[in-house]
Amino acid sequence: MNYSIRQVSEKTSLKAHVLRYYEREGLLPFVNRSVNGVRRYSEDDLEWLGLICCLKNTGMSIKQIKDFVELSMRGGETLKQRCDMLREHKKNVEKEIEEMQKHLRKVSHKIEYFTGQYEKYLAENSLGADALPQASAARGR
Amino acid sequence: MNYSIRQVSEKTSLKAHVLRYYEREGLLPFVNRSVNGVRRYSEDDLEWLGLICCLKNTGMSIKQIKDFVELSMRGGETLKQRCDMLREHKKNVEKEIEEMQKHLRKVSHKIEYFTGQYEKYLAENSLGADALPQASAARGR
DNA sequence: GTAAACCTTAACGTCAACTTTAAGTCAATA
DNA sequence: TATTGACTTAAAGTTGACGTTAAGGTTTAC
Repeated sequence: MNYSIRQVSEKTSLKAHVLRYYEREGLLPFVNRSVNGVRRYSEDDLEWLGLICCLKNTGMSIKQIKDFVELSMRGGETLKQRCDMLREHKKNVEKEIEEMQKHLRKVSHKIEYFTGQYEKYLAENSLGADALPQASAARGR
Repeated sequence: MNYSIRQVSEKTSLKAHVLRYYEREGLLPFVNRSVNGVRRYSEDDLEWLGLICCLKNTGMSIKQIKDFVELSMRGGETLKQRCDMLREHKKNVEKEIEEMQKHLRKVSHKIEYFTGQYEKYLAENSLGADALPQASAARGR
């Protein structure tokens, strides 16, 4: 059983031209063709694409994925290197997530601050409607 | 007390040309200049820049930050809108982090799989060193 | 048998977020 | 006084990851 580029596009939600682009960039160097040069994707290809999407979705660049693919093409002797690469990638993503969460806490503080400012603004405007805000208040700081 | 672009660059770890770029894009529409047109950043500007970095670090685009800044310039009447915007942003980032963690679990599975493949490879090569890997094994699948 | 609906490649376009370059102003120093 | 170094602007270049278009080949429905 094999699939046309359209079918793979639907399965993976990657546009056909993106699949061709990935192939050109060396991410899929083993897709078979029919006599007329039409791409025919195997089940194996789909699984492989799954791993590629996995790496893409966690922010690995096309170039890095290409390096990974090239290692894979060299066979079992590169298995350790590939494991290391994935573990390194995982570590980086985890660190990135932690950073993100740290920054998000700061955003949360800002939200609290702005919410307080807003309540203050409401109180001021219900007490004295003609009170003009100061320059710094106008900026919402 | 105020700061030169170089000092701000050092404080924020944003390159001087990035600070100028942000200003051009409308992220800092209130930086004062000396008689000679040299930028002089105030403490307030630094704090403002802190918020901008906060939003940038959580993945908000320059354009969105600009929208936020424009709201801020319009004063207290936009405080609610700004609160909503920040809360929405926070929600999006939290969702993004969850997605990331989901994808990362898939990467973890792949690592386990590859680690298993590697152990298998080691066992095979210590038992019969002249055993050639099959095509699928060569790809590391 | 011909038009629609597929597929192919090559090459050029786009977008965000910088980055670099070129050309100039100004203050301090050798 | 001359030059060094930090600043200024406008404009062009870069990068990554696509997206779009042009020009054409093949298969299928009518």
